[in-house]
Amino acid sequence: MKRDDTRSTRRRMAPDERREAILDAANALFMERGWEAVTIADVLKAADISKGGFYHHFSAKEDLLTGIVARMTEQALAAAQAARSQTAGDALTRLNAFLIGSVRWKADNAAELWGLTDVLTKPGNEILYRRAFDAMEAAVVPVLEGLIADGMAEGTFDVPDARLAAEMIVCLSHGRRRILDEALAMTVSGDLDRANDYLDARMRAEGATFDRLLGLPTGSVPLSNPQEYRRMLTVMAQSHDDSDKDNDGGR
Amino acid sequence: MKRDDTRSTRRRMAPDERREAILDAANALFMERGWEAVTIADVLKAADISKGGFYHHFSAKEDLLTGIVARMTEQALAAAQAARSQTAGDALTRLNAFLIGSVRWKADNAAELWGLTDVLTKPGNEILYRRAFDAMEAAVVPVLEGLIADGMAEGTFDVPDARLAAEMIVCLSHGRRRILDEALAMTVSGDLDRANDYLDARMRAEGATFDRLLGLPTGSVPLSNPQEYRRMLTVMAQSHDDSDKDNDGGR
DNA sequence: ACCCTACATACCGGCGGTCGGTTTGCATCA
DNA sequence: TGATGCAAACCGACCGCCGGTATGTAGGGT
Repeated sequence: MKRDDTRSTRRRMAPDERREAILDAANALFMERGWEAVTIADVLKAADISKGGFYHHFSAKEDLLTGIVARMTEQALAAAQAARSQTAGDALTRLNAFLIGSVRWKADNAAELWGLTDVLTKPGNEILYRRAFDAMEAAVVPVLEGLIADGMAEGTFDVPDARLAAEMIVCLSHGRRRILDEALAMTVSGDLDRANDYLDARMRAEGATFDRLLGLPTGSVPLSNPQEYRRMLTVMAQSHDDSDKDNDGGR
Repeated sequence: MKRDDTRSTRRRMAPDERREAILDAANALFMERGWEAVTIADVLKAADISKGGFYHHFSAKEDLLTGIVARMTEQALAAAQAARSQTAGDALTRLNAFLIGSVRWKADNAAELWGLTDVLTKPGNEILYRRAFDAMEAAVVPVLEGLIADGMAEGTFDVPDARLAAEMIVCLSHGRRRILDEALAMTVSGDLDRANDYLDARMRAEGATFDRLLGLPTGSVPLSNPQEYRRMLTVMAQSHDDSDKDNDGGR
């Protein structure tokens, strides 16, 4: 069987390189259209590789997921580790640094992050969402747990169960999505001030909840940060408008 | 086109009746094998109906999910409403009644409930899991939120944000699954006492967390209940052994 | 007698995945 | 340096099956 002469210029690549290239293409497609809507054929086209080539590197479509999530986890873990070892001081200081660091990071990457969760919460993407969140949680919970355990050892925190407290802190971000949704709706309809107040109120409530959870005096974990939120909401609203303009449906 | 004479005896049924029958069959299959592993053809066989018949009542496979989740939600909502209106007294009393009622209910239905979450957390069932949990949350959160708002009004509770507190309480049940898993492992390996202690410790910690969350003195929400947990673990271990014996894999 | 609708069957496009074959870089020789 | 062998990267036709549709039929209510 002769190879077609009209073949596009296709390099032979090192396994790792090819794997990454395929993963990149797949990742982009999934983010754009969602897990179920993207077929292997789509990935093949985007990565410019044949079916045989693809299945030489990946055992199944699910394998793409594993790879993508693994990369995400690495990133998240690295970020978390960096944040942990960055600041010195007592446990509360370090926790606050960790939290405001994560808020700042989210504000900096608001556009992509919002696009990500937007895709992840679309119907048909439950698998992606679940895996990504599980990975994130698995990366963050130990860091927080360690931080809290430190705080208990040095007497800063007073907590019934470090693991439980860590899980609850992470768990708060679940519900935050809805609040962010509502705040974004207010923003795009022009009422940025109200959106900002709404978000800030939620974050203040979260901060107060943290205080109680960790056995600290009220105000120890200040999560209020209106300027940062304002910046984040503006960026999100901007990217929202952008994605509204090219809603062709893809394919 | 003539109808096959060797047709099995098939009644013509009222739409609702048929819908329920299909839903029943599908539900059983999904619980047994998981969402992705069950094909429409399987459902057709189990419900003894043709493809045309099926698609007369349901528009797609996803529609089965919607139906099943709707039924679950109805049940959950009814149970929650019943629990809410059952007891009188101040908010704390009612909250405690609600919580121990739900524990008792879970202990009573431990076997089925465990089988359910076991299926729901299997890979390939993320969609089912997500929808079921969302529905459960949507049913329970408002009840808790109302309860907490009542408590704030009458001065029993002191909480930054009722909605947030309600979400956190529900959120705790996420992580409980893992603890239950570990406790079950201890139980089946013979160490029921240790498993019971482990579970009870977690529940005490959860109770203490509730106290803080709601601004109550420690010990106000006592979640320790070793006898009930012992009963639950025994039943779960039993059903675990049972399901181990017939692990043919289906199909 | 009519008709609406509950139901049946044949069929379709496309999906994820397989398989036998072909190319290509590279180590190993003369 | 060039010929040779070989593993692995890569190809694309093909397969089985799944969710979904099109079209035809029967049967109870009026």
